Amino acid sequence: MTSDVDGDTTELSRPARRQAEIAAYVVEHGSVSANDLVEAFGVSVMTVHRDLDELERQGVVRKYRGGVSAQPTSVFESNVAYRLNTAQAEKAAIARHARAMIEPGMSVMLDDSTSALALIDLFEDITPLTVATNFLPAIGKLTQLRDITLLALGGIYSATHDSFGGMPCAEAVEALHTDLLFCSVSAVSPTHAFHQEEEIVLVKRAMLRAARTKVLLVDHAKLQRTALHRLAPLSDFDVVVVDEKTPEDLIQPLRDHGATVEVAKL
Amino acid sequence: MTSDVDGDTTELSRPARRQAEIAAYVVEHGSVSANDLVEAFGVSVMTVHRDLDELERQGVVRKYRGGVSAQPTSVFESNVAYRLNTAQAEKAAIARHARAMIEPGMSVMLDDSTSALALIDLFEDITPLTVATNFLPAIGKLTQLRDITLLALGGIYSATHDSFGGMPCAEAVEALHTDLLFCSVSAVSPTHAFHQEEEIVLVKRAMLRAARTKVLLVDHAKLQRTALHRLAPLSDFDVVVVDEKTPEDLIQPLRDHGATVEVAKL
DNA sequence: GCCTCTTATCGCTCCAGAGTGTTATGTTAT
DNA sequence: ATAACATAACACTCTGGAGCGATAAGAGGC
Repeated sequence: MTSDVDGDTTELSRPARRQAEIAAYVVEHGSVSANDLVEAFGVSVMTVHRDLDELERQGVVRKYRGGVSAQPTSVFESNVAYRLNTAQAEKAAIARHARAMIEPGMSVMLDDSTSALALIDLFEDITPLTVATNFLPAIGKLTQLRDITLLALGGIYSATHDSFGGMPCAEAVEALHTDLLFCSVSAVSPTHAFHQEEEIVLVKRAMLRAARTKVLLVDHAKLQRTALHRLAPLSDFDVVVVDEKTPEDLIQPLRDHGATVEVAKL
Repeated sequence: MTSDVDGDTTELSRPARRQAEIAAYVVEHGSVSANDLVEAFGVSVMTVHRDLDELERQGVVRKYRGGVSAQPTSVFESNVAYRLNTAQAEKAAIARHARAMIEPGMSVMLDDSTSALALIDLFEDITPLTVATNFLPAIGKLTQLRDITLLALGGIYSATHDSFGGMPCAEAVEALHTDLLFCSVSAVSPTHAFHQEEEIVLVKRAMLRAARTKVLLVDHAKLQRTALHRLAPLSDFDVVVVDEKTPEDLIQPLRDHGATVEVAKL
């Protein structure tokens, strides 16, 4: 991620992709030297260092003389560049499905998820719209659209997520009440939604309190994963949207526990 | 302004400059047709329309079938693209002067002024720093810097200013207290600072309450102008920084009324 | 219905800036 | 001191996308 604010939903620039790969490599090996990476990726030392600087800025690795070491895995998984790589087609399908829930004139809240980004690309024809978000790439996109009232949710900037968070953000959220909330999480069990990071959970919880209809966007990869912090029971969401590739035997348990699950057609 | 978030402090792209010129042209003539502009600027109809769309998005003109009409002058004067054109060298000098007031570790608040943008370019060597701002181009720049804690002040997005405002923003400001505030206004009399727009005044007033040391950045053009709303007496500011091109006989009255005026060397 | 104005779509040009390597200089361990 | 590592500075390439116009399709006035 070279942090383009009106970022492209789908494709990653070459260096960004390499940085994501390097991050994965470092996470896997725990700790490697710059020269290792030079060999593994076939680029110059200088470029490796530049990539590592960027990854360090994002909090994914820690540099020390002679190499780098990985930070807790949770950080890596939260990394925007990494997430952008994942399940793009599915996210687009989920976005199309979610779009149908929005009517002109509504107020919509979006969290700092790549699924939300995909959704914004479909806003053009549902105007006017009021949109609140704490996600910088989303803000960048929304400023370019007409007939959208953009309500930016400020807060402390996190380079890892490319979004704003912390108490200031939670307070900004609490001052609102929107018709809709679209949000995503890093893991979903049959009964609950989970996320790795405490502060993110704080903001998302605030968002859940601040919307009338709450929609959880889940691509199938999320269903087989787990994460540290329990965000909320699935019953807190009015709808859970999953993609078509989700195995039926993963969907049924959610329904058994009372969740309203909708499947987005590709 | 094609709204680049990590916008260049100094230079304007060709279309952005032309758009600013078209805006001026429209403001002067009150109301013109697309074809008039085709002749006046030597570009195709299509391009004229695209420019006008952008200007309308920014709230500077109103399109109707057959032409465009100007909006209140205040909007034009607030227009970011227009402001970026003005007094670039002076702003750089003022920024260098302001920079000397900042020590590593401080917390700094910046308003949505182009002077603030110039200041950010000098932050690299004064880290660590906590910076709060509601100005989107500033936010874009700051996210790229290391060792800066960025506190984005959210609110309702204004395409004219490319910044966030309104009550949500004022509330976000009120939750803070910073060591320093650098801000600018559109006009300065010997006794007071002025601004054209009510809502902007609201946010700036909140900022004034939320900082210990308040610095007003003024290039000399501001001293010969007036604006509708009285923002605050100059005595509310701890320092007023003006550029070297400011005539002495404009500075003296400020001092006579008790302001601490410092002159930035080019 | 006709004419005028507006918008959509496509393709062309062109250039700023991303991306990278090389070489030179700085820094830190031992 | 010296070798290994890190950064700074510079120069080169190359592409992605901004910017613009021509043409065609669409919308609105009269």
